[in-house]
Amino acid sequence: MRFSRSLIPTLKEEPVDAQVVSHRLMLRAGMIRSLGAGIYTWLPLGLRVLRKVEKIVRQEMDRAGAQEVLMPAVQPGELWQESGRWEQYGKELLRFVDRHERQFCFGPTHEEVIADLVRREIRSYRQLPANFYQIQTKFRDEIRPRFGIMRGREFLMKDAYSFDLDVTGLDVSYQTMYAAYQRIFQRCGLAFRAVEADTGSIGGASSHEFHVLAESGEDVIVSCDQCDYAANLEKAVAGEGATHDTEPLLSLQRSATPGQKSIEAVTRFLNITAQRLVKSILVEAAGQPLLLLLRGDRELNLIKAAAALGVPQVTLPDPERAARLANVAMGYLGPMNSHLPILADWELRTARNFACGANEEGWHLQHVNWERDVPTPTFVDLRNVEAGEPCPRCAGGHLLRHQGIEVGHVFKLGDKYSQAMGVRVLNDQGVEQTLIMGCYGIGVSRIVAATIEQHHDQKGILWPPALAPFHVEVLLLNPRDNAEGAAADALYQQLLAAGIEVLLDDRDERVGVKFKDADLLGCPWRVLVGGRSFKEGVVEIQSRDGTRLERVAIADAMEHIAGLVR
RNA sequence: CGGGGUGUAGCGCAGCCUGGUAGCGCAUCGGCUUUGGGAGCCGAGGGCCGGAGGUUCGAAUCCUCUCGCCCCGACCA
Repeated sequence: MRFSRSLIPTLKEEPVDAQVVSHRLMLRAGMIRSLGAGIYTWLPLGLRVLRKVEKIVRQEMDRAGAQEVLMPAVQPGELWQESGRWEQYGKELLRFVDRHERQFCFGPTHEEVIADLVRREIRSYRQLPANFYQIQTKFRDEIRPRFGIMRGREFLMKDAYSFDLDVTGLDVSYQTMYAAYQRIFQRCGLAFRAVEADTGSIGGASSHEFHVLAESGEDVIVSCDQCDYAANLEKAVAGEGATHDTEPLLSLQRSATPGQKSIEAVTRFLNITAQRLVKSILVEAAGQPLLLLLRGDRELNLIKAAAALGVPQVTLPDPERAARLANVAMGYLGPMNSHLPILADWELRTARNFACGANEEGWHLQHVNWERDVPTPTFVDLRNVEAGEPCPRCAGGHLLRHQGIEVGHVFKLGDKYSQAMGVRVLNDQGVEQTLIMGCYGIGVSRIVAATIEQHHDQKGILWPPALAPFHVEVLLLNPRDNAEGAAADALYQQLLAAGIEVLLDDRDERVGVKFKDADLLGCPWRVLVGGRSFKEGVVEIQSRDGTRLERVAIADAMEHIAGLVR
């Protein structure tokens, strides 16, 4: 491609609205332009990268035995009513009506459509197992789109759906996809981690997420420094920590704590550690208020709470509402003599002589003990794990926390959709049997952004070779010099003929501009044709990461570059 | 959806308080010079000041309403 004939609108200035590196660099490198909140046009350079990701994904899905299809982006509302998700999905589902007033939505995912296809077309167990995938534009009307391509509303996704006769078959399909995902992210040149994940609203038995490790990641993932345990923070659990259950029971004490409402204030005022103080958090689950108890220094995990209570969602009411439901000022909530149902974090089962709110404004209690003072509640895991806690799987391991960008997700769905939508085949006994589904997503466009988050420096992008828009960029230093121009052009043609993807910067610009833009675009190799080296009959070949710089005779340049690129 | 901010040339911004010819930098176009890390000089084009109402002799500026975008909190590839 010739730079002078291409739309690669690079920006010298930092885009003010872009908050993360990938968004800034994608705008500056002329890869994308915004059309509205969370929707983007992919310009030629960006599209080349997107296509490379697609190609890798497609190859590995095909290799894993999945069959490519392309389903409609626009889906009838009826299908969603059948699965029950028309009501469940909420505002994220973009809905509209056609001229006949029939309901439609723009697909955020395709379980219904594929289930409908399979129930019509697959009749026999002999056609199983089957796995269908597509690479398609999805739309999710995100509450707050941000970070450019990382969290757009419209995005490109690969979604695959497996169908098996039983859960044993599903296990095999799942493992096959899991392995394919590892290959995909490896081939993209990404540092990533597969983690155990919460199954969330889609429901189902088991689930793993694939995260690209990057500081700007919105997700927190936890892993063990010794074994291969890794999980999303929403799901991660810690091993047993130290307990203090040998302490003698002290007698209950009421302490005045006027105006002391926060954990920090109360611990300072009473001169106790936050581990000693039990905090009581009022939440609502399915419209019912209840108290959750946690050690003072821990973070509540609402997803775990929802899972423990068996409700879809647990919410934190605003302070006024909470005070009204609890019948006591915020800051003084406690389990003793509370009229509310109580659920306590697992860690508190060995707590002794702890402090907590007295359910009376201006008072806390100390040396509280289970059974004697408060009926022993149910203990379940309710909190986020912290870095440094013991690993739940191995002896001696400790947990680390990292930031990650979720780029893939594999799910064992079970029969949730196949049951609701009647996806059945005849088994070898001639009996109808409901199929077991798995679903597997990859954020294709998000991979592009995540790659940049992981591979950039002050000057611009450093593409992993597999995803680079071009293998090599040839810089023609003096386009008005006929000899240099001819040499650059000849090299460009040779490279093209050798099947090497090359961008020729033949613009009538000063060298400084070309260097800056080449840094920004981030092709792995850069070749300088012209200037002082040209007079010596050589071209300079530089790696974008600055680790290699070679001078090669012009006549040998093509062969040499081909060797580097392969 | 709640809270905060912001819409003026392709991009980044000033002007608004205190109403009176719409400006600056970059980019674009033409010319000359320059040419190994975002050039210099000369000249030129480009604006329904987000939109609609209102106040006023007169509105980018004041008032009301609206729409877009961005940022902070609950979801997801």
